[in-house]
Amino acid sequence: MSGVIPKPIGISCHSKNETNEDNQQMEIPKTFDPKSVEEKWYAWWMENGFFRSIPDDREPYTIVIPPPNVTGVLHMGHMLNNTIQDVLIRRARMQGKNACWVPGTDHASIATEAKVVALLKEQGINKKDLSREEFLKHAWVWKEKYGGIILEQLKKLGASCDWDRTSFTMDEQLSEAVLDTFIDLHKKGYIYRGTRMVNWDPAALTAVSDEEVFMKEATSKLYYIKYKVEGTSDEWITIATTRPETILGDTAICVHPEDERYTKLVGKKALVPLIGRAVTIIADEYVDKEFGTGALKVTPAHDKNDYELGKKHKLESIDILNPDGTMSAAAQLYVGQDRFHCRKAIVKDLEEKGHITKVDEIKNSIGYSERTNVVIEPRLSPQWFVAMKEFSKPALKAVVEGEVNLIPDKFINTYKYWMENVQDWCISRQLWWGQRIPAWYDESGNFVVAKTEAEAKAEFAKKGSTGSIRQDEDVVDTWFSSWLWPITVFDPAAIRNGKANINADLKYYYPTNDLVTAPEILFFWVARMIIAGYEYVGDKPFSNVYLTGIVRDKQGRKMSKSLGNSPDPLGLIEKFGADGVRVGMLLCSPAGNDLPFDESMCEQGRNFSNKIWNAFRLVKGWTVDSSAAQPDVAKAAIDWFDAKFNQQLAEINDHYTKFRLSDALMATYKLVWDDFCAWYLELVKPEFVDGVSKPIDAITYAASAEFFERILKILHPFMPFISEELYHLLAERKGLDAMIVAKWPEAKSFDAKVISSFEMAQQAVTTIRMYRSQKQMSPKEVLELKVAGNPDNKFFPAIQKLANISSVEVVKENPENAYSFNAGSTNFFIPSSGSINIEEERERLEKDLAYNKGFLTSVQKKLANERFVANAKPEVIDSEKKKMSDAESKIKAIEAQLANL
RNA sequence: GGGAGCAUAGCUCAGCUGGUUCAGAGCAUCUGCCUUACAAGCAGAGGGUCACAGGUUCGAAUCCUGUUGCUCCCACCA
Repeated sequence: MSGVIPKPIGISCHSKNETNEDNQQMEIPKTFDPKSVEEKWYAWWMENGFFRSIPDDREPYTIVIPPPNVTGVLHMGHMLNNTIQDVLIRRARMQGKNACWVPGTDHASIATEAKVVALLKEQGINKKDLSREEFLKHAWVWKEKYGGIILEQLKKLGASCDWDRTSFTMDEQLSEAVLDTFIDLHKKGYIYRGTRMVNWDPAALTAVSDEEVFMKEATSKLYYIKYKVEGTSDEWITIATTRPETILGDTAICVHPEDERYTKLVGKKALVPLIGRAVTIIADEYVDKEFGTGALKVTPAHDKNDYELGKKHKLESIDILNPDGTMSAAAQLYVGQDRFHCRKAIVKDLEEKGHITKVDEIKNSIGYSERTNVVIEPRLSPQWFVAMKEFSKPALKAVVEGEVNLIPDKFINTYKYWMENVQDWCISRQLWWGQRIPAWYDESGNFVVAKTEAEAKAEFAKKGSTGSIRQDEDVVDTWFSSWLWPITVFDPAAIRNGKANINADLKYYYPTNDLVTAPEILFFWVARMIIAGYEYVGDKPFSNVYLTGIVRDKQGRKMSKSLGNSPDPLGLIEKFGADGVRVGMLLCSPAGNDLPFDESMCEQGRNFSNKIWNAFRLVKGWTVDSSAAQPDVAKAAIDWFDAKFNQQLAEINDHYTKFRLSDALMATYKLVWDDFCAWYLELVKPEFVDGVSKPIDAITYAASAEFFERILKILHPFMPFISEELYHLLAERKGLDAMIVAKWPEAKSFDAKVISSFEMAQQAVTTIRMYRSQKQMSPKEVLELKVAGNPDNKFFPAIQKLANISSVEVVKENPENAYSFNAGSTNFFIPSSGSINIEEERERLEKDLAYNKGFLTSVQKKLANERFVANAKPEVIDSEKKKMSDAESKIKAIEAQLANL
């Protein structure tokens, strides 16, 4: 622990009472340099344990990170996702909550195993030549060496995770929890073993879940192949298929029962070309009479629908493929050839023998493995499943009833649909990297589920089986471990100890508050976490799920490594600063919307950092004169900004509550850039006389510094580094007084009249500036200003200062020969030294008059409409009445001006 | 094939349960400024029949129906 606050870089730190030296401006660089600042503060936050969370009596605020693949490197999606989490966690921390953000990585069995296999191959080692133990040793070495780079990268972004809690889904304890879960669910009857048609990845040699298969549109050849009807000399039945090699596994031909073309053939047999196997011609309504020839070949071992047909008609199933996608002995021909080679070969042979009658081109979709990008093969194999139908019900209910909120809520529909049609979950994977399935087989193939070999033996012994036993070779699906993540990161023993005995951490942090993740994994991760949460803790794992969009390039393509269209996130941080990149990403990305990313967004963020930096340079350059009187303009400015700040803060808070982070950021941005910098600072800025800044009075200085501090606080969740740096540059801080734990400002009540009154002044200033620019007058040229009637004069000094007005004079009579305009409902006049163009003025005023008269008639018409008055709400009618009286007075004013010309 | 969602300035998006000082913001564009915090800036300005066609209503960007276009999810006719 070091309580020493790092020294600000590049500038000397003056206390506010110190006199300004002429060259001080020179000491502060003109632009903000993020790099050194970022390293310095991140290290300091770490050293002093600001990210650390331990249960105490504060309200917890918890986020568990969606664990990135341990093999992963930071990409733009992670940047967006983790920036959002950091914004939420930092604000919660400032609100005085015990903020806990748990980081970690996922072992990602298929992805990681593929990487390790590839690396071993480079070293000339073939996985097949290794034992399981040897392979795993290599894998762990790899993991220790290269894994988790991504977490280091997150630090560069400013992620304020509690790194002491870093978890890995294959940590010993977390793995044990996976086994506990498997055993428990098996005991409860949810987990079963069965032979099913699964998505087989012939490259990774494993089953993958439906979610890991992506479909690609393709143009395929549809081959028409004729089969001879058995016992005839020249009667044929023609089928159509895109996969001619699978005819070797045919066990039937199926036609529609009402298809007259084929009724007489049903029940007869046809001969599979080349091999001459006789298969029965059956009838089933599943067949589409219109497609192809209306006759379908049935290959139960290699097609999901055929498999179902096979079950229904009790057909034999012939598996003609080896696990690696080559033809098996059962195919009889082409044995050992790859499936795609075989396809070419068999087409050639069929053509030669005259079996191909036609070839069409059709569009269809083909499933590819998300992991290895090879064509998925439907394959029959024994696998482990979780029965989902009953099990998932609480998770459906939780979302539908709003126990768990999806943000944006448009995803509820999709979620509901999926959960209502949920399929059993195939959880076994034919891999080594992962939690090995705790099932054991005896010599006759019976199995028991048990945590250890000894327990398994004991189980078998009870059944009277005493021979040698072996453990299932497979591991569980990665999601079968990550669905426990919100539980096991806090209490890995929760599953075996049971709901009643969960530890203090889990009790304190669970349910977590918000989960920030991508919609793609809503089903296979989010939904399953909810299921596990209710099953094992009896409560939801989180209250809100913030779904981010996909980061795309300018052309709307998904950013991917293969396209090479993803900018290097660390390069962006290098170029624009972490704060700049964070702001850039968040400015235009409401929840659930895709983010078409462009570097210019980060540029805007960088510019914003710079703006804040320069505001600081201004304030820091002021010399305080404690004997100076506070000017009226400064006093008014302080009143206004205080009101404005509170008004905007309430809005910002509201945006946060609704998870509208880009809106919260935009409101913050405008408050800082427009209200604070462009208006407030300009108003209180001391005058320059003879090239030297006059000193500022103590009251105004103190107020400005305090405002600056408030500004920094609301900036901090978005821009942690610059806000921490300036917090320390603005004043000397002692001990662990830091921005990261500063108190989030309270939104106090404010006087709305001050704000509207200042709006009048702003309007006046803008109009006068426009007047100057139209007259091609220099801003330096001083003008006079007259005001008619009995105006609100609180902000006249403000107008005077910002519009370069020598004096604002209140007059009874409208002055002649003057440019006149309205701001609010006040009439202003700029007396003209020369002659004004009367025609031009008249035209301008008449246009204004016409608009207001038109507006008035429309309001009057509405108010005269009986049905409007009868049907509209009273407040609507009141506001219409107010509009009418406002318009009337405006019209009167313009008319007076016109009369004056 | 089934379902969901979207369509508002050049771009990215606000616009809550219908009410013309709501047609808005940021960026980009244009004009004028190197004004001692900031040219990564300052001061101004222009830009949209709210996809199209109907309908409900005193009143529609906002509700309903249809059309067109786009996106996503689910299924997969071999």
